[in-house]
Amino acid sequence: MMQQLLQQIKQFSTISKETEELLHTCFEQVVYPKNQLLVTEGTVCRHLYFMEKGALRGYYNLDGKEITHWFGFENDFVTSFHSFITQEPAVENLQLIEGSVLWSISKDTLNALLNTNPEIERTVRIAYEKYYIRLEERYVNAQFKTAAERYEQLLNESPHILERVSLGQIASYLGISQETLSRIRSRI
Amino acid sequence: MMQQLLQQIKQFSTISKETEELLHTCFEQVVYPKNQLLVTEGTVCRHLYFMEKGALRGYYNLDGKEITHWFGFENDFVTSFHSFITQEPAVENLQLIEGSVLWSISKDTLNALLNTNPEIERTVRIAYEKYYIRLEERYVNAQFKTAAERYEQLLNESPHILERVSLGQIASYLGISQETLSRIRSRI
DNA sequence: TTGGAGTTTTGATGTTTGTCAAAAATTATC
DNA sequence: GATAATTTTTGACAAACATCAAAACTCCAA
Repeated sequence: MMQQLLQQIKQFSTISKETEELLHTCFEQVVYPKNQLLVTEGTVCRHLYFMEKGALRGYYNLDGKEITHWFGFENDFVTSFHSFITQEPAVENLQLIEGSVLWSISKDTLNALLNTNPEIERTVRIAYEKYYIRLEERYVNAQFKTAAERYEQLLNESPHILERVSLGQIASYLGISQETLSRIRSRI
Repeated sequence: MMQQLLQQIKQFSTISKETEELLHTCFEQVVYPKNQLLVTEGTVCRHLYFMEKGALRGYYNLDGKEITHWFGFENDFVTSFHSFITQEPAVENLQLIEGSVLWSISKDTLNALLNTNPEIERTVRIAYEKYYIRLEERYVNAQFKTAAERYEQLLNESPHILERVSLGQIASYLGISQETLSRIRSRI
C-alpha cells in the first residue's frame, strides 16, 4: 500500500522490519484534486509529503506576478522546506497541478521518530545530502547558463516536466518570459 | 583550541561531553596560505573543513573563464559538497582567498563517527537542514532578481564579502560581468 | 460542433546586460 | 618612491531578453 514510499526511503538507507512497521503507522495517505493548495503563503507548514502520484509547483508572488520556482513529481518529498524546518510562515505556495496521491507526516510525528529511531535520523540525513546536491546543481544552472541552455537541459534531463506543465509555468521556472521561451522553442 | 568549531556545532544540536572529547580526536587543524587550492577539479574530495579564520571561493571553468559560484568564511563548513558526498571527482575548485585556519576531518573518519554516534548523526542532519534552506534562498535570489537587486542585497546582508573579495569575483558570483557591476555601483 | 476561455505564438520596440578596447586607479614589488 | 602588475572604470556597440499588443491555436463544455 505504501510500497512506493518505502522503496524510496530504502534508496536512501536500509531500514529494519520494525522501523518499516513504525513508518506504516506514521504516514497517512491523502488524495487531493488538481489546483488544491498544499501549502499557503503566510501559514506555517506542519507537514512533509511524499508524492506517490501527481505533480505540483511551488510559487510565490512578486509584484503581482506568480513566480514558479520548482516542481515536484512522483517519488519526491515535498513541502515548503523553509517553513517546515523553521516552523516560520511559508513565503511560497504549493499547488497541485494534477490530481495527486500523497503520503503525509506531521512535523511533530517526524520529530518523535527522529528522537527515538536512529535509523530514521540516518535516512533523513542521507535524504538531505541528496536533496542538497540536487539543489546545488539547480543553482549553478540558474545562475550561470543562458535561457536557451537551461531549456535544452530541461528538455534532455526532464522531458516529463514539459509534457505536464504549461509553457508559462516553465518559462517562469526558467526565469524568462513566456514569449522568450516560445521563441527559443521555435528555433530549436 | 577548537572552541570555535565546537561552539558552531552546538548551535546545531547539543552534544555530550563524551562526544565533545571524541570530536577533539577527529578534527585536525590545518593552516594554509592565500591562493592555496583546498579542492581541485577532477580529484575526489575526501575532507570536510571547518573554517575558523579566513576566506575561500568555489569556482569552476567554463569556456576558459573562471566562474565563482560561492564564498566561504569564518564558521562555515566548506568542501566540494557534491564530491564529498558522492566521492566522485569534483567539478569545482576551492581556493583560499586569504591565509586561513581550518579544521579538517576525512570522509572515512566522519563516516565512522556517523556510524557509532547518534548525536553526531543528529548534528549533521540539522546542519544539512540549515545549509539546505540557506542554499534555497540563494537559488531564488539568483534566478529571480535583477543584477542590481542582488548586489544591493549583498551590500545589506553580507557587506564583509565586499571588503574581502575582488570586484571581478563578486561580479562572477552575481552572474554578471565585471563592467556591469562597476556601472551598478556607480549609480547607487 | 461550436463558442469561448485559456494557452501559445508572432511582431514591434525598448531595456538590460555583454563584449571589446582603452583609460584610470589601485596595489604590489623592487 | 618609482615602476610594473593588477584591478576598476568608462565608452561604444552588439546581443539577449522583456514588454505590450494582437493573432493563432487548443481544448473542453454546452
